[in-house]
Amino acid sequence: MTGYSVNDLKKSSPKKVPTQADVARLAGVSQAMVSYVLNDNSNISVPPETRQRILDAIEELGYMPNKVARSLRTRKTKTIACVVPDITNPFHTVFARGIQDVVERHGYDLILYNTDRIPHKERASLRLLQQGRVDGIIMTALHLTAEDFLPLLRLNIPVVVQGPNVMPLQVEGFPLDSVHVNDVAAARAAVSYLIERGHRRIGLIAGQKDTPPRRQRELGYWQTLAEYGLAVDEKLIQDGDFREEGGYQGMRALLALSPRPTAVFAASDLMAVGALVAIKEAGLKAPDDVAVVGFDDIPIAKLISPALTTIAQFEDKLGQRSAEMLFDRLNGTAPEEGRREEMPYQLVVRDSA
Amino acid sequence: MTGYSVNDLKKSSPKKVPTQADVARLAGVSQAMVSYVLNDNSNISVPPETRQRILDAIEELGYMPNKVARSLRTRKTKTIACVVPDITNPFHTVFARGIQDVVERHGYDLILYNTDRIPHKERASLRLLQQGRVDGIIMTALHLTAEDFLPLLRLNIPVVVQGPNVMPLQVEGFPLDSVHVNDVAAARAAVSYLIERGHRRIGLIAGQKDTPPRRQRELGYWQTLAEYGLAVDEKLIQDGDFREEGGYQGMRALLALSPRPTAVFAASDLMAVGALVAIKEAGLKAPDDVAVVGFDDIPIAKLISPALTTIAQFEDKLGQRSAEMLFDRLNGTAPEEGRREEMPYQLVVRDSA
DNA sequence: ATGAAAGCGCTAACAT
DNA sequence: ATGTTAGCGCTTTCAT
Repeated sequence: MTGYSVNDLKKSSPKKVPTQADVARLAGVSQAMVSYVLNDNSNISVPPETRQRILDAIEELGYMPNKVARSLRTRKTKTIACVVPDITNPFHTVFARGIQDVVERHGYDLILYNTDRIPHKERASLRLLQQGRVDGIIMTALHLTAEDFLPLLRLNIPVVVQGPNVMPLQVEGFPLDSVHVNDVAAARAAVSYLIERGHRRIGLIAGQKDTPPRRQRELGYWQTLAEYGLAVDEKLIQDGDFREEGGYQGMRALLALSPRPTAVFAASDLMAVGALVAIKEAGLKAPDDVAVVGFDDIPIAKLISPALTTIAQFEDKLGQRSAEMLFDRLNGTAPEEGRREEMPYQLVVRDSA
Repeated sequence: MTGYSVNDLKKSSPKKVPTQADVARLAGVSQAMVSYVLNDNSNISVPPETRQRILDAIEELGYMPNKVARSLRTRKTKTIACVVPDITNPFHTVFARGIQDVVERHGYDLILYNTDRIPHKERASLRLLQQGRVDGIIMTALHLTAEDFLPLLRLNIPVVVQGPNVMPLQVEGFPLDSVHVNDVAAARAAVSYLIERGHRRIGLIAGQKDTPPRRQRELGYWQTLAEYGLAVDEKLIQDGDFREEGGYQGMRALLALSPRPTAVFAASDLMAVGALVAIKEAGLKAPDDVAVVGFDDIPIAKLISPALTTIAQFEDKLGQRSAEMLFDRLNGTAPEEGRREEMPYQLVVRDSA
């Protein structure tokens, strides 16, 4: 790291990147020695004096080991991939942030992929990750089934899935781990709460069609209404995209009904936020005119007004736990069969319902 | 991709990953041929019949090229790194999303690093990226100077920096590109607006100390007050961390003053949101008791209540443009000297001021 | 049109 | 204690 300067840069034609061989030459040792001190190989004892010569040479040349070459040789990349549907959704970034904590602690790198909730991008990301660039994968998949993961697992690349597994992701003896909260139960908690508060006409803004969280949370909605002997009016069920816009549109549609619902369960906080905007825009008030319960408890939930009553998922914990499960597999300390861990949720009552 | 099944997985011991050599053997050709068809090498014409045999073999084995080996050989990774201070801040994720758009269009992968705004993590990420794993870097740096980027640039790894460069990031002849908005001018627009609306006692929630955006925005604040002949009361200047919590604490401190400010400029929307919470908690109303202007125009800015008056930065455009500048360099179509592009900002007036 | 062979930078088994 | 050597899987001359 000595004496870099701008002039340095200007003159020097594209500098050759120093390699281990260069270091070895300068230090007057064999290339293997350099590798030994670099990796603190405990089988080999390098005398302190030689070691220092090598370290000096490394310093002088500004040598950095080439990770690509190292990975090719060791067949380990020390890198984990996290694949999420939407990097601009706080739920997913907080999840990723939780993963980062434990990945860093293990000395691994984390790389992030974004699939935009698009089926072919989900598949494409998996194909990419088959190319030997990561040691393991943590994925929030919306459109995949067990078969999609088989190629990876055959290559011994462990995968942890985040989310409800209504699709046959887990099969007997399938070494695929997952973390999830019980979406059905969580949705029931949300809807029960509304019913207990006296609401009888409850809308649902359900989230993107044909995705597991959507299905599970809608199922919870149906179950709860049935349980309380309430009829389901399908007009009260709106799609959505899990994002603000979907919640806004869904709420507008619900408000156009007559009679309109007195309460709404939105299957994500982002949609709940959009719904609150629509309510305000219509000159109405939450929770007085329409009560709203969300899902996720993202950071802004407590900050908006009215503060959002919602189902907390503890996404940072979800991320941490999924990473731990992944490292269990990488370290060979996981049971052969896939584990399916259920994580806690919690109804957080604030002001919107 | 034929006939994967769970049983398949269970029996088969850790399957050997098929290589080009395996494909070649099965197709009865030399390994080079496989590489030719894989890369559509135009100098070489492979007869359709041979080509098909190879494709069949690839299919049958489920062969995927090993990206690590390919990178080692070609010295290209087809991967771009984006380094951001805080992956849970919408400003940065929308920025990253903009980058992803153009990176994908170029057939590259994007990997994301998170530095938590910590100096040593910023430096560490750069060191990581010196290890030959990416072809280029787009970074939002809070604590780095030109010297930090020299090793990368010497290795011919192009870097685009996002943000105001009060630090000597750009030097004559230094091939480092950057995009930024004029933070000083933007801050002046925000503060002028408040003054024009009659405010005379204006607080500043300034953001993390010793960072360029903080300094620039604070400078704009000072300049504007001076311009209007208003004295600066340093007690009206609060630090913050660019996050909700910092804005909340900053606002509480400001509200404890007497007389308290009638308006506040928060150097990020996240802090503005926190400030609004503090205002509400104190039983006050924005904008009547305290007006608030934010900075960034993140997606929730328009959704909270009161909707946030703020400075829009168009972070998706920032991301796209920085990626384009990077590819200019990768394609050799960039001027030798670093470009320093200023992007537009805009005062967006909503309800909070 | 196809094949043989070198080598990208590194690690690890083996030899000295 | 240190050196020699053989690849990891791929692309790319250069021969044939």
